[in-house]
Amino acid sequence: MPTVLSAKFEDLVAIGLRSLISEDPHLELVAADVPMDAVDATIGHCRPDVVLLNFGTLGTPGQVLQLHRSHPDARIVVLANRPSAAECSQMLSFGATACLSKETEGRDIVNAIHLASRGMHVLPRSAAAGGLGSGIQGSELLTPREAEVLELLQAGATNAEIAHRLSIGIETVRTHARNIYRKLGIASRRDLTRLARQDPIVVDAERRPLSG
Amino acid sequence: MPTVLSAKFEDLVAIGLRSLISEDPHLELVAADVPMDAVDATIGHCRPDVVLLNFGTLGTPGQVLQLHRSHPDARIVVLANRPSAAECSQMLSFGATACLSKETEGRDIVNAIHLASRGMHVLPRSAAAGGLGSGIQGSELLTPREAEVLELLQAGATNAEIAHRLSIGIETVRTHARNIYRKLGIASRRDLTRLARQDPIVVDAERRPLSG
DNA sequence: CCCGAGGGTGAGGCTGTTCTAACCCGTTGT
DNA sequence: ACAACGGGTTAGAACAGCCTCACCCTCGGG
Repeated sequence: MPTVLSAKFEDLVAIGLRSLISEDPHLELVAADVPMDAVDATIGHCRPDVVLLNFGTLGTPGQVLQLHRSHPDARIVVLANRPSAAECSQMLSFGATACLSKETEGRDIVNAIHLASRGMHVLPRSAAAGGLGSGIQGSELLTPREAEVLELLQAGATNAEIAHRLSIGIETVRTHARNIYRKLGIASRRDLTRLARQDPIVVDAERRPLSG
Repeated sequence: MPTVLSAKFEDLVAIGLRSLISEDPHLELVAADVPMDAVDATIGHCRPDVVLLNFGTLGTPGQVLQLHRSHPDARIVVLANRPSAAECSQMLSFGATACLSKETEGRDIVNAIHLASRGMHVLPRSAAAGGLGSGIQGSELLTPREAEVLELLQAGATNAEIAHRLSIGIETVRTHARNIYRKLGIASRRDLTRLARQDPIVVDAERRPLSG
Protein backbone atom coordinates (compact mmCIF):
# COMPACT_ATOMS: atom_id res chain seq x y z
CA MET A 1 0.00 0.00 0.00
CA PRO A 2 1.53 3.32 -1.06
CA THR A 3 2.56 5.57 1.80
CA VAL A 4 2.31 9.32 1.37
CA LEU A 5 4.12 12.24 2.93
CA SER A 6 2.61 15.67 2.53
CA ALA A 7 4.55 18.88 2.86
CA LYS A 8 3.00 22.02 4.26
CA PHE A 9 0.10 23.45 2.27
CA GLU A 10 -2.41 26.18 2.75
CA ASP A 11 -4.80 25.15 5.49
CA LEU A 12 -7.76 24.42 3.30
CA VAL A 13 -5.66 22.49 0.82
CA ALA A 14 -4.00 20.55 3.62
CA ILE A 15 -7.33 19.60 5.13
CA GLY A 16 -8.59 18.51 1.75
CA LEU A 17 -5.50 16.42 1.10
CA ARG A 18 -5.69 14.75 4.49
CA SER A 19 -9.31 13.96 3.96
CA LEU A 20 -8.80 12.60 0.46
CA ILE A 21 -5.87 10.41 1.37
CA SER A 22 -7.30 9.05 4.59
CA GLU A 23 -10.55 8.22 2.86
CA ASP A 24 -8.73 6.10 0.31
CA PRO A 25 -8.24 2.65 1.82
CA HIS A 26 -5.29 2.06 -0.47
CA LEU A 27 -3.27 5.06 0.65
CA GLU A 28 -1.59 5.67 3.96
CA LEU A 29 -0.66 9.15 5.07
CA VAL A 30 2.51 8.81 7.14
CA ALA A 31 3.30 12.48 7.61
CA ALA A 32 1.45 15.71 6.89
CA ASP A 33 2.13 19.43 7.04
CA VAL A 34 5.86 18.86 7.05
CA PRO A 35 7.66 22.20 6.68
CA MET A 36 9.92 22.42 3.63
CA ASP A 37 13.02 22.59 5.83
CA ALA A 38 12.14 19.27 7.38
CA VAL A 39 10.92 17.41 4.33
CA ASP A 40 14.31 15.92 3.51
CA ALA A 41 14.86 14.53 6.98
CA THR A 42 11.30 13.34 7.32
CA ILE A 43 11.53 11.44 4.08
CA GLY A 44 14.60 9.76 5.53
CA HIS A 45 12.62 8.73 8.60
CA CYS A 46 9.34 7.70 7.05
CA ARG A 47 10.52 6.42 3.67
CA PRO A 48 7.23 7.28 1.95
CA ASP A 49 6.44 6.08 -1.55
CA VAL A 50 5.04 9.44 -2.56
CA VAL A 51 5.93 12.95 -1.45
CA LEU A 52 3.50 15.80 -2.02
CA LEU A 53 5.24 19.13 -2.39
CA ASN A 54 3.78 22.61 -2.47
CA PHE A 55 5.13 24.52 -5.43
CA GLY A 56 4.29 27.78 -3.75
CA THR A 57 6.44 27.11 -0.70
CA LEU A 58 9.38 25.83 -2.67
CA GLY A 59 11.98 28.40 -1.82
CA THR A 60 13.65 27.41 -5.05
CA PRO A 61 12.63 25.01 -7.80
CA GLY A 62 15.99 23.37 -7.21
CA GLN A 63 14.73 21.92 -3.95
CA VAL A 64 12.94 19.29 -5.95
CA LEU A 65 16.24 18.35 -7.53
CA GLN A 66 17.84 18.08 -4.12
CA LEU A 67 15.10 15.89 -2.71
CA HIS A 68 15.19 13.64 -5.72
CA ARG A 69 18.93 13.22 -5.44
CA SER A 70 18.70 12.45 -1.75
CA HIS A 71 15.79 10.04 -2.14
CA PRO A 72 15.65 8.65 -5.64
CA ASP A 73 13.05 6.04 -4.67
CA ALA A 74 10.52 8.54 -3.41
CA ARG A 75 8.08 9.66 -6.09
CA ILE A 76 7.69 13.40 -5.94
CA VAL A 77 4.34 14.96 -6.79
CA VAL A 78 4.31 18.74 -7.04
CA LEU A 79 1.09 20.65 -6.53
CA ALA A 80 1.12 24.09 -8.10
CA ASN A 81 -1.51 26.76 -8.47
CA ARG A 82 -1.65 26.91 -12.22
CA PRO A 83 1.59 25.46 -13.47
CA SER A 84 2.83 26.51 -16.88
CA ALA A 85 4.16 23.97 -19.31
CA ALA A 86 7.68 25.19 -18.61
CA GLU A 87 7.24 24.83 -14.88
CA CYS A 88 5.93 21.30 -15.23
CA SER A 89 8.77 20.45 -17.56
CA GLN A 90 11.28 21.80 -15.08
CA MET A 91 9.71 19.90 -12.23
CA LEU A 92 9.91 16.67 -14.20
CA SER A 93 13.44 17.35 -15.29
CA PHE A 94 14.37 17.86 -11.64
CA GLY A 95 13.06 14.45 -10.74
CA ALA A 96 9.41 15.03 -9.97
CA THR A 97 7.11 12.26 -11.14
CA ALA A 98 3.98 14.33 -11.43
CA CYS A 99 3.00 17.99 -11.48
CA LEU A 100 -0.61 18.86 -10.77
CA SER A 101 -2.72 21.94 -10.50
CA LYS A 102 -4.41 22.59 -7.20
CA GLU A 103 -7.58 23.09 -9.19
CA THR A 104 -7.54 19.40 -9.97
CA GLU A 105 -10.51 17.47 -8.64
CA GLY A 106 -9.88 15.48 -5.52
CA ARG A 107 -10.42 12.04 -7.02
CA ASP A 108 -8.00 12.96 -9.78
CA ILE A 109 -5.36 13.90 -7.26
CA VAL A 110 -5.81 10.55 -5.55
CA ASN A 111 -5.61 8.80 -8.90
CA ALA A 112 -2.48 10.71 -9.75
CA ILE A 113 -0.91 9.74 -6.44
CA HIS A 114 -1.55 6.11 -7.20
CA LEU A 115 -0.09 6.40 -10.68
CA ALA A 116 2.89 8.35 -9.40
CA SER A 117 3.53 5.77 -6.70
CA ARG A 118 4.19 3.32 -9.50
CA GLY A 119 6.41 5.75 -11.36
CA MET A 120 4.03 7.00 -14.02
CA HIS A 121 4.10 10.65 -14.97
CA VAL A 122 1.02 12.82 -14.67
CA LEU A 123 0.79 16.34 -16.06
CA PRO A 124 -1.95 18.94 -16.34
CA ARG A 125 -3.70 19.36 -19.62
CA SER A 126 -1.78 22.51 -20.37
CA ALA A 127 1.57 20.77 -20.32
CA ALA A 128 2.26 18.62 -23.31
CA ALA A 129 5.66 17.02 -23.66
CA GLY A 130 6.95 18.90 -26.67
CA GLY A 131 5.28 18.68 -30.03
CA LEU A 132 3.95 20.40 -33.10
CA GLY A 133 3.40 23.83 -31.69
CA SER A 134 5.45 24.11 -28.53
CA GLY A 135 8.96 25.40 -28.53
CA ILE A 136 9.58 25.78 -24.82
CA GLN A 137 12.08 22.95 -24.69
CA GLY A 138 15.17 24.36 -23.08
CA SER A 139 14.29 27.81 -21.86
CA GLU A 140 14.51 27.25 -18.13
CA LEU A 141 16.10 23.83 -17.99
CA LEU A 142 19.66 23.09 -17.00
CA THR A 143 21.99 22.15 -19.83
CA PRO A 144 24.18 19.04 -19.45
CA ARG A 145 27.21 21.17 -18.72
CA GLU A 146 25.30 23.15 -16.13
CA ALA A 147 24.27 19.93 -14.47
CA GLU A 148 27.94 18.94 -14.22
CA VAL A 149 28.80 22.25 -12.66
CA LEU A 150 25.85 21.88 -10.31
CA GLU A 151 27.15 18.52 -9.12
CA LEU A 152 30.46 20.07 -8.15
CA LEU A 153 28.82 23.12 -6.67
CA GLN A 154 26.77 20.86 -4.44
CA ALA A 155 29.92 19.04 -3.41
CA GLY A 156 31.22 22.34 -2.08
CA ALA A 157 33.88 22.93 -4.71
CA THR A 158 35.14 26.44 -5.37
CA ASN A 159 34.91 27.97 -8.81
CA ALA A 160 38.64 27.39 -9.29
CA GLU A 161 38.32 23.72 -8.32
CA ILE A 162 35.40 23.26 -10.70
CA ALA A 163 37.37 24.92 -13.48
CA HIS A 164 40.25 22.53 -12.92
CA ARG A 165 38.02 19.46 -12.69
CA LEU A 166 36.20 20.30 -15.90
CA SER A 167 39.27 21.65 -17.70
CA ILE A 168 37.65 24.97 -18.43
CA GLY A 169 38.36 28.54 -17.39
CA ILE A 170 37.16 29.98 -14.13
CA GLU A 171 35.22 32.63 -16.00
CA THR A 172 33.28 29.90 -17.75
CA VAL A 173 32.49 28.29 -14.42
CA ARG A 174 31.23 31.59 -13.14
CA THR A 175 29.02 31.95 -16.17
CA HIS A 176 27.61 28.47 -15.70
CA ALA A 177 27.04 29.13 -12.02
CA ARG A 178 25.24 32.38 -12.75
CA ASN A 179 22.97 30.65 -15.22
CA ILE A 180 22.31 27.83 -12.76
CA TYR A 181 21.39 30.28 -10.03
CA ARG A 182 19.12 32.18 -12.34
CA LYS A 183 17.41 29.07 -13.66
CA LEU A 184 16.99 27.61 -10.21
CA GLY A 185 15.83 30.90 -8.81
CA ILE A 186 18.37 30.97 -6.03
CA ALA A 187 20.95 33.47 -4.88
CA SER A 188 24.15 31.62 -4.05
CA ARG A 189 25.84 28.25 -3.64
CA ARG A 190 24.79 28.30 -0.03
CA ASP A 191 21.22 27.73 -1.18
CA LEU A 192 22.44 24.60 -2.91
CA THR A 193 24.64 23.04 -0.27
CA ARG A 194 22.12 23.70 2.45
CA LEU A 195 19.68 21.51 0.59
CA ALA A 196 22.05 18.87 -0.70
CA ARG A 197 23.26 17.24 2.48
CA GLN A 198 20.84 15.52 4.76
CA ASP A 199 23.08 14.70 7.72
CA PRO A 200 23.47 18.15 9.25
CA ILE A 201 19.88 19.14 8.82
CA VAL A 202 18.30 19.82 12.15
CA VAL A 203 14.62 20.30 12.14
CA ASP A 204 14.17 22.75 14.94
CA ALA A 205 13.87 26.34 13.92
CA GLU A 206 16.90 28.37 13.04
CA ARG A 207 20.03 26.27 13.20
CA ARG A 208 22.39 27.04 10.35
CA PRO A 209 24.15 23.74 9.60
CA LEU A 210 27.16 25.23 7.90
CA SER A 211 28.63 28.47 9.01
CA GLY A 212 32.20 27.55 9.76
CA MET B 1 -19.65 10.12 -16.22
CA PRO B 2 -16.86 9.58 -18.72
CA THR B 3 -17.74 7.42 -21.70
CA VAL B 4 -15.10 5.22 -23.23
CA LEU B 5 -14.56 3.80 -26.70
CA SER B 6 -12.09 1.00 -27.07
CA ALA B 7 -10.43 0.09 -30.35
CA LYS B 8 -9.56 -3.46 -31.22
CA PHE B 9 -7.01 -5.12 -28.94
CA GLU B 10 -5.60 -8.56 -28.53
CA ASP B 11 -8.31 -10.80 -27.13
CA LEU B 12 -6.94 -11.08 -23.64
CA VAL B 13 -6.25 -7.37 -23.42
CA ALA B 14 -9.70 -6.57 -24.76
CA ILE B 15 -11.36 -8.83 -22.21
CA GLY B 16 -9.33 -7.24 -19.44
CA LEU B 17 -10.22 -3.74 -20.57
CA ARG B 18 -13.91 -4.54 -20.82
CA SER B 19 -13.85 -6.07 -17.38
CA LEU B 20 -11.97 -3.17 -15.84
CA ILE B 21 -14.13 -0.50 -17.36
CA SER B 22 -17.46 -2.18 -16.72
CA GLU B 23 -16.49 -2.82 -13.11
CA ASP B 24 -15.87 0.87 -12.56
CA PRO B 25 -19.20 2.50 -11.76
CA HIS B 26 -17.86 5.84 -12.93
CA LEU B 27 -16.95 4.70 -16.44
CA GLU B 28 -19.23 3.72 -19.26
CA LEU B 29 -17.99 1.62 -22.15
CA VAL B 30 -19.94 2.75 -25.20
CA ALA B 31 -18.05 0.78 -27.85
CA ALA B 32 -15.45 -1.95 -27.76
CA ASP B 33 -13.28 -3.84 -30.21
CA VAL B 34 -13.78 -1.21 -32.88
CA PRO B 35 -11.49 -1.92 -35.86
CA MET B 36 -9.07 0.86 -36.64
CA ASP B 37 -10.82 1.56 -39.95
CA ALA B 38 -14.04 2.25 -38.11
CA VAL B 39 -12.74 4.16 -35.13
CA ASP B 40 -13.14 7.56 -36.73
CA ALA B 41 -16.74 7.01 -37.71
CA THR B 42 -17.61 5.34 -34.45
CA ILE B 43 -16.25 8.27 -32.50
CA GLY B 44 -18.51 10.44 -34.59
CA HIS B 45 -21.51 8.30 -33.64
CA CYS B 46 -20.81 7.67 -29.98
CA ARG B 47 -18.98 10.88 -29.04
CA PRO B 48 -16.98 9.19 -26.27
CA ASP B 49 -14.94 11.19 -23.80
CA VAL B 50 -12.03 8.81 -24.02
CA VAL B 51 -10.77 6.67 -26.89
CA LEU B 52 -8.47 3.75 -26.22
CA LEU B 53 -6.18 3.01 -29.14
CA ASN B 54 -3.93 0.05 -29.71
CA PHE B 55 -0.47 1.24 -30.69
CA GLY B 56 0.25 -2.11 -32.26
CA THR B 57 -2.64 -1.91 -34.72
CA LEU B 58 -1.98 1.68 -35.68
CA GLY B 59 -1.15 1.31 -39.31
CA THR B 60 0.71 4.57 -38.98
CA PRO B 61 1.43 6.81 -36.00
CA GLY B 62 -0.21 9.56 -38.02
CA GLN B 63 -3.60 7.96 -37.46
CA VAL B 64 -3.60 9.45 -34.00
CA LEU B 65 -3.08 12.86 -35.55
CA GLN B 66 -5.98 12.26 -37.91
CA LEU B 67 -8.33 11.19 -35.13
CA HIS B 68 -7.34 14.13 -32.99
CA ARG B 69 -7.97 16.55 -35.82
CA SER B 70 -11.34 15.01 -36.58
CA HIS B 71 -12.38 14.86 -32.93
CA PRO B 72 -10.49 17.40 -30.87
CA ASP B 73 -12.77 16.86 -27.86
CA ALA B 74 -12.11 13.16 -27.57
CA ARG B 75 -9.25 12.32 -25.26
CA ILE B 76 -7.03 9.75 -26.89
CA VAL B 77 -5.28 7.18 -24.75
CA VAL B 78 -2.75 5.00 -26.53
CA LEU B 79 -1.84 1.60 -25.15
CA ALA B 80 1.51 0.34 -26.36
CA ASN B 81 3.56 -2.69 -25.49
CA ARG B 82 6.58 -0.95 -24.10
CA PRO B 83 6.56 2.54 -25.49
CA SER B 84 9.83 4.39 -25.78
CA ALA B 85 10.12 7.98 -24.66
CA ALA B 86 10.19 9.07 -28.30
CA GLU B 87 7.05 7.10 -29.10
CA CYS B 88 5.21 8.60 -26.17
CA SER B 89 6.39 12.05 -27.15
CA GLN B 90 5.17 11.53 -30.70
CA MET B 91 1.81 10.25 -29.51
CA LEU B 92 1.35 13.29 -27.33
CA SER B 93 2.47 15.63 -30.06
CA PHE B 94 -0.10 14.07 -32.35
CA GLY B 95 -2.84 14.85 -29.92
CA ALA B 96 -2.94 11.84 -27.63
CA THR B 97 -3.65 12.70 -24.01
CA ALA B 98 -2.00 9.66 -22.46
CA CYS B 99 0.33 6.89 -23.54
CA LEU B 100 0.44 3.78 -21.39
CA SER B 101 2.23 0.49 -21.39
CA LYS B 102 0.10 -2.63 -21.58
CA GLU B 103 2.08 -3.88 -18.62
CA THR B 104 0.40 -1.23 -16.50
CA GLU B 105 -1.72 -2.59 -13.68
CA GLY B 106 -5.44 -2.58 -14.28
CA ARG B 107 -6.36 -0.09 -11.60
CA ASP B 108 -3.72 2.26 -12.95
CA ILE B 109 -5.21 2.04 -16.40
CA VAL B 110 -8.61 2.92 -14.99
CA ASN B 111 -7.07 5.79 -13.05
CA ALA B 112 -5.33 7.01 -16.16
CA ILE B 113 -8.58 6.88 -18.11
CA HIS B 114 -10.21 9.06 -15.49
CA LEU B 115 -7.36 11.55 -15.55
CA ALA B 116 -7.26 11.57 -19.32
CA SER B 117 -11.01 12.16 -19.49
CA ARG B 118 -10.33 15.47 -17.79
CA GLY B 119 -7.46 16.30 -20.08
CA MET B 120 -4.50 15.43 -17.91
CA HIS B 121 -1.51 13.74 -19.44
CA VAL B 122 -0.31 10.36 -18.23
CA LEU B 123 2.97 8.81 -19.32
CA PRO B 124 4.88 5.67 -18.38
CA ARG B 125 7.80 5.99 -16.01
CA SER B 126 10.26 5.65 -18.85
CA ALA B 127 9.05 8.74 -20.64
CA ALA B 128 10.02 12.01 -19.03
CA ALA B 129 9.08 15.24 -20.77
CA GLY B 130 12.48 16.55 -21.69
CA GLY B 131 15.05 17.47 -19.13
CA LEU B 132 18.62 17.32 -17.96
CA GLY B 133 19.75 14.34 -19.93
CA SER B 134 17.27 13.75 -22.72
CA GLY B 135 17.63 15.31 -26.12
CA ILE B 136 14.98 13.46 -28.08
CA GLN B 137 12.83 16.52 -28.58
CA GLY B 138 12.37 16.89 -32.27
CA SER B 139 13.74 13.78 -33.88
CA GLU B 140 10.53 12.20 -35.13
CA LEU B 141 8.08 15.03 -34.68
CA LEU B 142 6.53 17.07 -37.43
CA THR B 143 7.84 20.61 -37.77
CA PRO B 144 5.35 23.50 -38.07
CA ARG B 145 6.02 23.78 -41.78
CA GLU B 146 5.49 20.07 -42.23
CA ALA B 147 2.22 20.33 -40.39
CA GLU B 148 1.11 23.02 -42.85
CA VAL B 149 2.04 20.84 -45.77
CA LEU B 150 0.27 17.93 -44.12
CA GLU B 151 -2.94 19.94 -43.90
CA LEU B 152 -2.89 20.61 -47.61
CA LEU B 153 -1.88 17.07 -48.43
CA GLN B 154 -4.88 15.85 -46.48
CA ALA B 155 -7.07 18.24 -48.40
CA GLY B 156 -6.00 16.50 -51.58
CA ALA B 157 -3.84 19.27 -53.01
CA THR B 158 -1.15 18.47 -55.54
CA ASN B 159 2.45 19.33 -54.89
CA ALA B 160 2.17 22.27 -57.30
CA GLU B 161 -0.94 23.58 -55.54
CA ILE B 162 0.75 23.32 -52.16
CA ALA B 163 3.80 25.12 -53.51
CA HIS B 164 1.58 27.93 -54.73
CA ARG B 165 -0.44 28.15 -51.54
CA LEU B 166 2.65 28.30 -49.37
CA SER B 167 4.64 30.44 -51.79
CA ILE B 168 7.50 27.99 -51.95
CA GLY B 169 9.04 25.86 -54.66
CA ILE B 170 7.63 22.54 -55.65
CA GLU B 171 10.91 20.89 -54.80
CA THR B 172 10.54 22.15 -51.26
CA VAL B 173 7.06 20.73 -51.07
CA ARG B 174 8.37 17.38 -52.21
CA THR B 175 11.03 17.48 -49.55
CA HIS B 176 8.48 18.28 -46.86
CA ALA B 177 6.20 15.52 -48.11
CA ARG B 178 9.04 13.02 -48.07
CA ASN B 179 9.91 13.94 -44.51
CA ILE B 180 6.26 13.75 -43.47
CA TYR B 181 5.89 10.30 -45.00
CA ARG B 182 9.04 9.10 -43.33
CA LYS B 183 8.11 10.51 -39.94
CA LEU B 184 4.60 9.15 -40.13
CA GLY B 185 5.77 5.83 -41.43
CA ILE B 186 3.57 5.86 -44.49
CA ALA B 187 4.14 5.47 -48.19
CA SER B 188 2.03 8.03 -50.04
CA ARG B 189 -0.59 10.73 -49.78
CA ARG B 190 -3.23 8.10 -50.31
CA ASP B 191 -2.42 6.75 -46.85
CA LEU B 192 -3.22 10.20 -45.52
CA THR B 193 -6.46 10.99 -47.31
CA ARG B 194 -7.84 7.54 -46.60
CA LEU B 195 -7.52 8.32 -42.89
CA ALA B 196 -8.48 11.95 -42.94
CA ARG B 197 -12.04 11.80 -44.19
CA GLN B 198 -14.73 10.05 -42.26
CA ASP B 199 -17.52 10.15 -44.85
CA PRO B 200 -16.57 7.19 -47.01
CA ILE B 201 -15.83 4.92 -44.09
CA VAL B 202 -18.45 2.22 -43.78
CA VAL B 203 -18.90 0.44 -40.54
CA ASP B 204 -21.80 -1.88 -40.96
CA ALA B 205 -20.11 -5.20 -40.29
CA GLU B 206 -19.72 -4.54 -36.58
CA ARG B 207 -22.85 -2.63 -35.69
CA ARG B 208 -23.08 -3.31 -32.01
CA PRO B 209 -21.64 -0.38 -30.13
CA LEU B 210 -23.69 -1.16 -27.04
CA SER B 211 -24.20 -4.80 -26.44
CA GLY B 212 -26.63 -4.17 -23.59
C1' DC C 1 6.23 10.37 -74.52
C1' DC C 2 5.28 13.44 -70.82
C1' DC C 3 3.69 14.53 -66.26
C1' DG C 4 2.76 13.70 -61.54
C1' DA C 5 4.30 11.29 -57.76
C1' DG C 6 7.63 8.99 -54.63
C1' DG C 7 12.66 8.05 -52.99
C1' DG C 8 17.52 9.35 -52.30
C1' DT C 9 21.18 12.76 -51.63
C1' DG C 10 23.25 17.06 -50.84
C1' DA C 11 23.76 21.93 -50.15
C1' DG C 12 23.08 26.78 -48.56
C1' DG C 13 21.06 29.99 -45.27
C1' DC C 14 18.84 30.95 -41.11
C1' DT C 15 17.89 30.53 -36.22
C1' DG C 16 18.48 29.01 -31.59
C1' DT C 17 21.16 26.70 -27.99
C1' DT C 18 25.22 25.47 -25.79
C1' DC C 19 29.83 26.13 -24.35
C1' DT C 20 33.46 28.93 -23.79
C1' DA C 21 35.47 33.27 -22.30
C1' DA C 22 36.13 37.99 -21.29
C1' DC C 23 34.92 42.58 -19.54
C1' DC C 24 32.60 45.58 -15.99
C1' DC C 25 30.76 46.35 -11.15
C1' DG C 26 29.73 45.61 -6.02
C1' DT C 27 29.90 42.82 -1.61
C1' DT C 28 32.08 40.06 1.90
C1' DG C 29 35.65 38.12 4.72
C1' DT C 30 40.51 37.84 6.15
C1' DA D 1 44.11 45.70 0.06
C1' DC D 2 43.33 41.21 -1.67
C1' DA D 3 40.77 37.16 -2.90
C1' DA D 4 36.55 34.86 -3.69
C1' DC D 5 32.10 35.32 -4.86
C1' DG D 6 27.78 37.09 -7.12
C1' DG D 7 25.52 39.86 -11.01
C1' DG D 8 25.35 41.97 -15.49
C1' DT D 9 26.63 42.10 -20.29
C1' DT D 10 28.71 40.81 -24.51
C1' DA D 11 30.79 37.75 -27.94
C1' DG D 12 32.65 34.09 -30.73
C1' DA D 13 32.73 29.09 -32.08
C1' DA D 14 30.38 24.94 -32.55
C1' DC D 15 26.39 22.42 -33.26
C1' DA D 16 21.61 21.09 -34.38
C1' DG D 17 17.26 21.89 -36.45
C1' DC D 18 14.42 23.90 -39.91
C1' DC D 19 13.41 25.78 -44.42
C1' DT D 20 14.51 26.14 -48.91
C1' DC D 21 15.97 24.29 -53.28
C1' DA D 22 18.49 21.42 -56.48
C1' DC D 23 19.97 17.28 -58.71
C1' DC D 24 19.51 12.27 -59.56
C1' DC D 25 16.48 7.98 -60.20
C1' DT D 26 12.02 4.88 -60.76
C1' DC D 27 7.15 4.01 -61.54
C1' DG D 28 2.19 4.57 -63.59
C1' DG D 29 -1.30 6.74 -66.16
C1' DG D 30 -3.17 9.40 -69.95
